[in-house]
Amino acid sequence: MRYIENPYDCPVTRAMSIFGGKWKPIILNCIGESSLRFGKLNQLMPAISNKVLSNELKELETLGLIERKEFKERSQRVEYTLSDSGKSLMPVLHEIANWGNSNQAKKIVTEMVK
Amino acid sequence: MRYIENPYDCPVTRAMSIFGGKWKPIILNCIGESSLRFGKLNQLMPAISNKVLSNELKELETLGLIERKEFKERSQRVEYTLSDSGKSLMPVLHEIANWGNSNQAKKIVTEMVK
DNA sequence: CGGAATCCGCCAAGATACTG
DNA sequence: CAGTATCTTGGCGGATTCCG
Repeated sequence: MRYIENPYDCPVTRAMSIFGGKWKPIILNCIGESSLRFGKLNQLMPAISNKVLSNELKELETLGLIERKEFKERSQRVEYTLSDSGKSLMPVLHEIANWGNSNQAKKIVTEMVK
Repeated sequence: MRYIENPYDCPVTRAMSIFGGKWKPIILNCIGESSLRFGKLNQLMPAISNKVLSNELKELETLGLIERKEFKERSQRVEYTLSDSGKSLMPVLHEIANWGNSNQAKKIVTEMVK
């Protein structure tokens, strides 16, 4: 290993630069196998502003991790699902969520919050 | 699910707030099963400034994910290893690195860089 | 309903220089 | 060698308002 020349030679850097950040993993995990509307996502997730959610969704779409489907009805309706690329992330997200549910993680967080 | 009241009720939020961020996963993955000195870490990792590396290591130690051992010799020597908590993260890190090595990830990154 | 457009504060992160 | 000490800055993220 020697990633100095190009940071992206590091697999973890590569992965985290794609789905890392404060909101992306949460969004991806929330969508999961289902198909969610903008408003529904907003409800399911920890507090996130419209703008940020909107931006993140756009980025995720550009990255090819999610797909946006717009239904032309009287009241505008949009649904987000994981693309195949996005689905390939599910094992990773599960592993993360799984660890997040461990007592280890819970204990550390309660210490952090103090 | 409804994490609005308390964000930390979301397992992914919990996990990422612990080992997420730009550098923490990379550092943890670099250390892995081995025992690394400060300078060695600096070499192995993508370019990171002294200050940031120092800060991150301190935080990781506070979180209880790594252990710092100082050897009193003529030239000062410090080694960092994963604690048991830190080791419990290895499957997660492996999954992340693994995905980072996938063609999916590599392709996305090359698109991003453009 | 699902955003877009502004405006803005703040702090993570970097550059650089220095030290026990 | 393994860090501090300072100073500086980009851009992430939030609040609010407006729109088709």
